[in-house]
Formats: sequence, structure tokens, C-alpha cells
Amino acid sequence: MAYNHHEIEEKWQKRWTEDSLFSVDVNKLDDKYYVLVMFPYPSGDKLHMGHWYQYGVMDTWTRYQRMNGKKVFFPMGFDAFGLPAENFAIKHGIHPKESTTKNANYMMNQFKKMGVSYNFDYALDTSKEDYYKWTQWVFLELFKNGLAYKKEAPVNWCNSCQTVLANEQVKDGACERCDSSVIQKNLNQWFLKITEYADKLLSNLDSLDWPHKTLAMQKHWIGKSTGTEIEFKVDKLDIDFKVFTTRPDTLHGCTYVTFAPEHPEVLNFVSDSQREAVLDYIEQTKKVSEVDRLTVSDQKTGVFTGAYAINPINQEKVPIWISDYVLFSYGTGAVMAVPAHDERDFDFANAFDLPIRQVIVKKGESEGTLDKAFTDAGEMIHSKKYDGLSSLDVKKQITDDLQAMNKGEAKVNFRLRDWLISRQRYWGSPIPIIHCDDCGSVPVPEDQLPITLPENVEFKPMGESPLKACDSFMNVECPQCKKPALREADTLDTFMCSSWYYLRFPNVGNNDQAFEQGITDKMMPVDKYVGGPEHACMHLLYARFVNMVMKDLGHTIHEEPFTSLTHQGMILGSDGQKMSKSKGNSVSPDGYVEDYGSDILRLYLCFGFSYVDGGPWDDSGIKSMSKFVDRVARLLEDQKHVFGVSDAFGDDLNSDEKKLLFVYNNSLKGVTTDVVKFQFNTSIARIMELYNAVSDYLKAVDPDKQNQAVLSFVLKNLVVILSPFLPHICEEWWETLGQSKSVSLEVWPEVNEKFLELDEIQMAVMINGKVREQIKVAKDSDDDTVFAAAVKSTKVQGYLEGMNIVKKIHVKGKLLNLILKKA
RNA sequence: GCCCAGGUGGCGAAAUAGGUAGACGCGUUGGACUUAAAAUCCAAUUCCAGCAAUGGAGUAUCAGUUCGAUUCUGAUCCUGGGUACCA
Repeated sequence: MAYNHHEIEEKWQKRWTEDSLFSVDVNKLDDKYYVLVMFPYPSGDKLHMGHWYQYGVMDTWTRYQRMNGKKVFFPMGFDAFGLPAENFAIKHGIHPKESTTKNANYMMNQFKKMGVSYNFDYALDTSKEDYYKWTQWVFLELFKNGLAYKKEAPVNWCNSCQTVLANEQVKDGACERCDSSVIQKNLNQWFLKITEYADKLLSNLDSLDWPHKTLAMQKHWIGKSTGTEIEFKVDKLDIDFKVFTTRPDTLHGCTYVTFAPEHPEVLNFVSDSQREAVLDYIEQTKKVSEVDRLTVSDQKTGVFTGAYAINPINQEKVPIWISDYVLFSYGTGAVMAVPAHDERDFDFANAFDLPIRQVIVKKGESEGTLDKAFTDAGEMIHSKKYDGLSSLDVKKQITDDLQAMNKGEAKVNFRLRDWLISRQRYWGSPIPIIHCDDCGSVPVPEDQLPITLPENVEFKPMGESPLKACDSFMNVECPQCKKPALREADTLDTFMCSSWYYLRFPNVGNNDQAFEQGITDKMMPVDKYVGGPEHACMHLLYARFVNMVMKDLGHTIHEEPFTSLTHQGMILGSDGQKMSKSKGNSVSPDGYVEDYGSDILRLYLCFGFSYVDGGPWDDSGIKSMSKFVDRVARLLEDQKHVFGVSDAFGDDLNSDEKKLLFVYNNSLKGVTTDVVKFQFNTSIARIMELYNAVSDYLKAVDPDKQNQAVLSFVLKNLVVILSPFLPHICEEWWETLGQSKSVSLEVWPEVNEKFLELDEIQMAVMINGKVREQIKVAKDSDDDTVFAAAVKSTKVQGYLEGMNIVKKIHVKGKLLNLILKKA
């Protein structure tokens, strides 16, 4: 049963398409099972080994689900807008539309050659008008409901990409895409109010079947913190300001107040004598922030403003400073400094000789000199009426008291910031807004969508959107007052495209709506979503947000888009480093597909790694996959004669046959439970055990005594079980064995527990916790029987000599442990 | 610094409601077949000692709980991921 992988791959791919074997019609699909793998970017690198790992192995998983009766919807598309195509265009002078279309077509072809069972009828491309028309619609829905707004704000600017970035797209102060350093710029940009959904984004996490790690990352990224907002007054001036603190219990220990340097209020109370120093410092931080305000240093800097604040709890007058350790963008941009109980305040107070007053001590201890801030809870001191109380209780009391005085209230703050979606780049969806001098930002009427991206544009990055230079695009009339107006020139962050694509898939081809509620409510949520962990705080957060908004606007009934999430691991270069062109360690799958075939590469990717971990690429194992498949092929060839025989066998089985059926059922059980858990490596190990058992049986039993019915049964099912892992080869085998229907239409076999119960079991005999002997006993033997069997062994007797048995521990079916002591 | 994972043979990895550590595979070694090689088949393979039977050690390190710990508890070290003054 030798095979030519080129021929059979082509043959079966063609057959699958002709017979529409994996096609579904979402209109007729009830009780759906929506499987989605994060769609790729159509880059010039085509499908690389990582893609194969992600898409090939997930296809196996999906084929398995289908054979288990799931009515699978498994679409695929391209996240085609984005910087790489644009940069490629700038470098080589090929239009992004041309290069992405070419790459997408090529990659789609690769998918087909891979033999994946996608619903190709539902493919989409985010850079095509029939898709981005609706991305623009999604934006307008947000805009019309007050969730999109434009504001002047300090934003992250990547000089190399010549565009702004959302907070999530900045990693360690560097651009997530190109790794060059990010600076701050004040610009007027579009934001989406994701912060309005912070609470729901956080609380819903508990209901998701997602990796613990990812939930933790999102939780941390959202960063909810519960505290108190306290109103201070500037001494001698009619200025009030608020500070946010999670430790209102330390309010009596506040010995100064610090403002962020860019806080506009500062200029209203700075004293004349300090004005110059303050302005200097503000200038200085502007410069520093452009270099690396990101690096945390213990060396605190700051300047006294000459003004004083009045602490509302005790009317105490404390100095107001400015320092860059206070962030303008978080809380109120000003903090009450309690050096005794906050590490940053402590460092600052020491640097500038400010007083440190301890107001909490460890319970039962008295006040001492602090060599660092005491941040734990404890017992109140120097806090007037609160003295002696537990600081934990005082948090609430003091907040209540402040509220009664109208000087404060409980407040929740989030670390999450609004999502910046403007990009000063060409290759993205235009933002459907028209700027009119009289009417302001006017949404493009829905019937005018899509705002088509013009093709004849000079798209060299110049710090502002290339569309700005395209007069025919820019000049329009205002939809409201009909006066001349200008289009928004920025394009949408590509994360906007991928934030709703799962809603579009079941609706591909619908030209009247982004998604039809009847279909969407039926098809959503995605039952299994798979993709890389690098999207934990970007795509996965944005998608949840957009879906939530769509639900609140009544377009869908599901609040969470992805019920269950799994991250595949990453295939690294053989040097253990992330594969990249610049490191020269990337590995192409194409050569292996050519030499061994798509099935063998897929099998190796399943077997050689644990799926969620990934690991360095090493091709020394791929040959062994090929050898294994050859062995199975030879076995089937040798046993060809049994396939004409009925596979019905009776109860009259000898021990060899029972043994074979034990391994068969045990392997099947293992594969059945492991595949759903993404443990493809152990699944294949179980199948190899089955092969070994068959081969042992054939060696142990004379050919004329071999039970052909049992063999026929086991071998047929071996092909069935292998088929999700080797889709083409198994189809070919299945056909050769005389089957007329596709093997992928077979129902996954059921485990027969009867054969997993053995009459006689092997047990370990331990002496003082060490395994010394193996005995065989009937199953369900009681303590005495097992003990009797154990002491029959001369080896055990040797250990017992001159010893007393102190204790016997019998774990049924597993072991007997004898605890001995010298007599 | 903080948070979260993880550390098991020469290698990829299995096994955790506490119960025979190393399944399955790679590699290596020996053997069969062959004029020879490849392919295939058989056997061995955690380490140390021993011809062997066998004995001892062993799941990052050190303690602890237990008849019994890769699994539970505490401390330490290392690797990876996240985060970076969030008040």
C-alpha cells in the first residue's frame, strides 16, 4: 500500500471539493459548533512553519470534532490591512492592494494544499470593500452612540512607523511591530471609549473558559483599583483639587501633595518666587518623557511650587510639589503623599528632606524609625479619633466621614485607557467622518458607505496621513449643511478590522448588512477560539469590547464572543529563538511538504511538540513519522485479506485476542480524551501502541490461528482513528480497503469498557516503600488474598526474614506496601 | 521590583483526587538480513557499581507532611511570559 503523496494529496483535495464534503450552509445549520483560528496576515513570507502548526494541527482537531457528530463551522480569512504591506509597497513600488491580494491568493492555495477542511465559501478579506464597508459601519455605530470621540491628547508616536499607537501596542516603551522606541506627542486623535466597558470586561472574565494566564493578563491590564477621591484646598486661594488614593486610612500621614508636572492647575497656584523653577522642571520633564520616563528610578526629582494645600481631615497645611513620578493620565493627576506608607513617596521625601509621619504600626508594636515605607495594614496612631483602630476598618470610616463633610467619596479607577484608533497611514479603512467648519465631525450617511480607499495615492509616510494629499478624496460636501468640507484623513487601526470579523464570517456575502441578527445569534458565540498568546491584551480585549457594544446596541444577543480559548505554542528556530528573517533561523514548511507530504508534516507537528508549549524546530523526528506511516501501510497491505471478512466477532476470545482488544480500546480511549485537550502528542503515542500491539499479535499467533474478524475490526478502526491526523493517506487506504464513502464521514468509534477490565492484574509489592517484587493476582482480590500471593514469593520471603510486619497497605489493583521492623 | 507559568534521561516529551517515574518517539549500542550499503526486523538503553543476579541514587536545591511525594506545604535558585512609579 505504498503511496505517492503528491498524487493522493491532489486526488483527495479535489474529491473533497467536488463532493463539498466539509461545506455547510449556515442557514440550515442548527446546533452549530463554531471553530475559529485567528486569521493570518497575508505577508510576503506566505505560510510559514508557525502557520502550519497553528492551522494544520487545528484542522486535525476540527476533523475529530466533526467525526464526533459536531456540526462544525470552520471559516478562514485574511487580516489584510496593515503596515507590512504598505512598507513593502514603499520599498518595492508595488501597490499594497496588489501585493496583499497576491499573497492572500497564494496562501489560500497553500491552505488547500495543506488539506484543511475550512468552509472556503465563507472566506473574507478585511481589505476588500465588501468587508471594510461594514468595519466603517461598526465605527459609525460606536460614534452614533457616543463611544467614539476625538480629543487632543498625548499619544504614543512611533517614528519608524510614522503613526500613533494604542497603549496596548507599546511594549517596554517600544513599538510592538517594529521595536523602535516610542515617544509622546500631543495630537488630535480618534478614541473608542473602551473604558466605559472596563467593569464588564473585567467581571465577565470569570465566566470564560480561557487560559488562566490570559485571564490574569487582561485582569491586570484593566487594572481596577478601589479607593477614595479626596478633595483638598489650596491655601489662601480659591482652588480645590482632588487626589485619588487606595489608602484613605493613611490620610493623617500626608505630609505633602504632589502634582504631575503637566497638570494645568499647577500654573494657577504656583508662587511667584517658584514660578521659574517650576516652569523649568515642566520643560525638563517634557524632554525626559521623550527619552525614557519609562525607566523607573529610585532617584526622584521634583520642585516645590511655593503653594500649600489644606488636608481636609485635620486642616493641616502641607506643601505642594510637582514631580514626574506622578502621572497626569492616571487618577486625578495629583496625589496625597504619605511617605511613611508608600515607597515612592518615601523615596521622594528622603530626596527632598520632607517630613515622614507614621500613622500605622504593626499590631502590638510601637513606632520606630522606618528604613523603608510600611505598606501593610495595622493599627492606627497619630490619627486622632481613629487611633487604636485597625487600618482596614478605617479605610471605610474615613471615606464615610469625608463624604459627610462633602470632601470625598469612594471611587474606582482603571488602568485601562481608551483605545486610540487613528492611524496616519494609507493601507487601512478610511474613517467615515467628514469635518465641517460649521457642523463639526459629521458621520458619513450609511447609504454612502463604503468610503473607498483611493488607489492613486503617494503613500510615503510623512508624519500625517497620505490621504491628506489626495484632493479628490479629501474634498467633499458636508452631509448636513452641504458646504465644502474635508474627509477624515486618518485610517483605522487594523485591530478594528479584527475586532468583529467573527461576526461577519457567518454573514459573508450579505451585502445589505454587516451581520444579520437571526444568523448571528444562532452562530455565535465562537465555541473554540485558537490563536497566539501575544493577543491577550490587544485583539482579545478589543474584540470583547466591540462585541459587547454590538450586544448593547441590540445587534446580537451574546455578550462574550469567545466561550473557550486555547493558545497554541510557538515554533522557534532550531537555536531556540523566535523565528525571524533577520536572525536567519526561519524554517519553511514547503520543502518538507515536497519531500514527505502534507500529512507527514502535520503528523510530526502533532507528535513532536506539546501543542500549547511549542518549542524549537528539529526535523530529526519527521523521518520517523514517515517510517511509522510506512509501517502501518505495510501492515494493511499484509493483512489485506482480512478486510473482506466480517468484523463481527463473538464472545469466545482467547487471551491473545483479549489482549489485542484491550490495547485497542485503551488506545482509543486515550485518543478520544486527549485530542479534545489538545494533547496530540499523547494521542499519537496511543495509536503507535495500538500498531505495536497488532504487530505483536501477528508475531505471537500462527497465521492460520489469527482471528480475522478481530483483525478486520481493529485495523479498520485504526484507519478511522488515524484519519484526522493523516487525512489524505487515510482516505486512500480506506478506499483501497474497499470502502466507498470518505473516511471522514465515519463516526468516531466507541470505547468498549468490557475489554478494559482484565481478569488478572499485575501488582507491585513494596517493602518499606520500595518496589521489590511484581505479582499477578485476580482482579478485585481482597487484602488477604493479595498478601498471601505476595508472601509466596521467595524474594519477599527474603525480606521478611527476621522482621515483623508493622503495617500492610493495600491499594486495590495497584500495590501492596509492607512496613517492616526488626524483630 | 511585582504578577503568572515552568524546571523530569543524551534529545522531544509522558505520568499529578499522592500509589510501580521516564509511556510514545528520536538518538545511541549490539544483533539478524545483505557481496556491501540503504531500507527492514530483533534486543538493550535514567545514572553509578557489577559478568550477572542484584544493590544504591534519582523529577532544579533544601527542609516538612505521609507507609508512600514529580504531584501537597514552606524557603531558595534558575528559565520563560506579562507589567513597569497606576497612588
